[in-house]
Amino acid sequence: MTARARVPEATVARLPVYLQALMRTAEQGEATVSSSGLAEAAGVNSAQVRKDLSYLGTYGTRGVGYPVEELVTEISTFLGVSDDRPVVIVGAGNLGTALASYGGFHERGFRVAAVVDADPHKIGNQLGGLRVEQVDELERIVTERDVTIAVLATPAEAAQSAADRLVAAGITAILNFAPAHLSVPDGVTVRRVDLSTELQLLSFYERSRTTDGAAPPA
Amino acid sequence: MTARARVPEATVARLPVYLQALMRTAEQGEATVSSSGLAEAAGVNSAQVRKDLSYLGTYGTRGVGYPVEELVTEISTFLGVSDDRPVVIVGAGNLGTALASYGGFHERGFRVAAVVDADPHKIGNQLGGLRVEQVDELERIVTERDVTIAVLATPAEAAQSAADRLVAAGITAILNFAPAHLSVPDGVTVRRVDLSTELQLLSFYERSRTTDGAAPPA
DNA sequence: CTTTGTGAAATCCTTCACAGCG
DNA sequence: CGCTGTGAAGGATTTCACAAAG
Repeated sequence: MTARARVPEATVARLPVYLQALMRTAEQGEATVSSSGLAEAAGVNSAQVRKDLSYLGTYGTRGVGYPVEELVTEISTFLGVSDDRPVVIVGAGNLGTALASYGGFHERGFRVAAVVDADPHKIGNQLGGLRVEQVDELERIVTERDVTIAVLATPAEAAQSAADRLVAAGITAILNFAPAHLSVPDGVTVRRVDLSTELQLLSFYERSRTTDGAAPPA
Repeated sequence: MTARARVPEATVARLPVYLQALMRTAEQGEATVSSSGLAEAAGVNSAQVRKDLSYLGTYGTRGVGYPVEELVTEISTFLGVSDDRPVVIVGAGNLGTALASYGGFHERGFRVAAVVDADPHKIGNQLGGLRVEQVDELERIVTERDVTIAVLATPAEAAQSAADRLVAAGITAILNFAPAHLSVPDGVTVRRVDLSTELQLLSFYERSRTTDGAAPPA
């Protein structure tokens, strides 16, 4: 079916992982990939791959597998990352600098449109081909460059006020690296990435491995 | 009950978030917190908070709430992050540098014990009070400083071989920032954090918000 | 009267297993 | 014969709703 009705959230969360694995597969010149091949590259079960892909309405060929290029296109389109989407980075500290200098965004569908900071001392610094701009310029930047996605890389104390500013400027999606919970109005999506949280979970699973046989997260 | 039998994985994944919210609450001088207060600070449902905490065998007081300090201690102990745990960072590029300079690990139970890199040009650089060391020193570092957790911040191409090296040196938990799936032997736990994946998911949820009413992830 | 702790219901997700197609 | 597509089974997780405790 060309159904494409409701794609479960858990499936959506795996699509970027498939996408990345497929892009590596494509680089290696493979034209098709089986569900079990993709499963191994992504670290999941092959039945899961088939079910996930079936939600997209994408068809493989029985006895053969899935066409790699086609899948890449289809997943990219579904996720909305088929064109480069501009992103603004807020905070030119260590992390903001690292993100701005990261060259890998382009092939994943994003482009750093601007880096802003509140600290006057940092304004004008060159970062990966960009000049750090005043945080007060946010509204202009967002409007002029048509940005809707922001990456928040400020200290925790500054995170909420920066988020308020972003929302006021018209941002509707925030990737939050600050270890703080953000309150935002309905209509704004926030995802959080917290390094310490990840380390704590890792630490827990490591310990429980050695003591009893607790199952790690896939 | 002081049961503490099987704590569901989904609960474990939320504990670091609670822990962080509780530490902020403690800083503000609050001695107790209600399930709904904690729920709001962590961005989840209050029934969920109660059920999660009940798995730890922790008891609140009906009509009052949970004792903040006690909860902090109990969750920290459960996660195994009550003492500072040493971590080695592999890769002194932009991201590795940012992580090494990040001052917030200490209060979350971790300490950067070493930073290593394969590039001879980077050896000796000072990073947040540490000197970048040769990747060949890994085995010695891991043994001498009793490190079991590694943060992998190399380019994707180098990730698998770095992981192999880490495993050989005795590391049993890896936080992988490289956009690649790692193959490791049983007994080694890997968690993956991929910035592009997060952006792609954010992008999807943002778009589906504006078109239909798809539910974002909490 | 407020807030916890928890069975039970409802929902969501994964895995199995196999029919059916190429 | 290999591999996809998918009902159905089995788990896991979330939410409800309320009795019981302070």
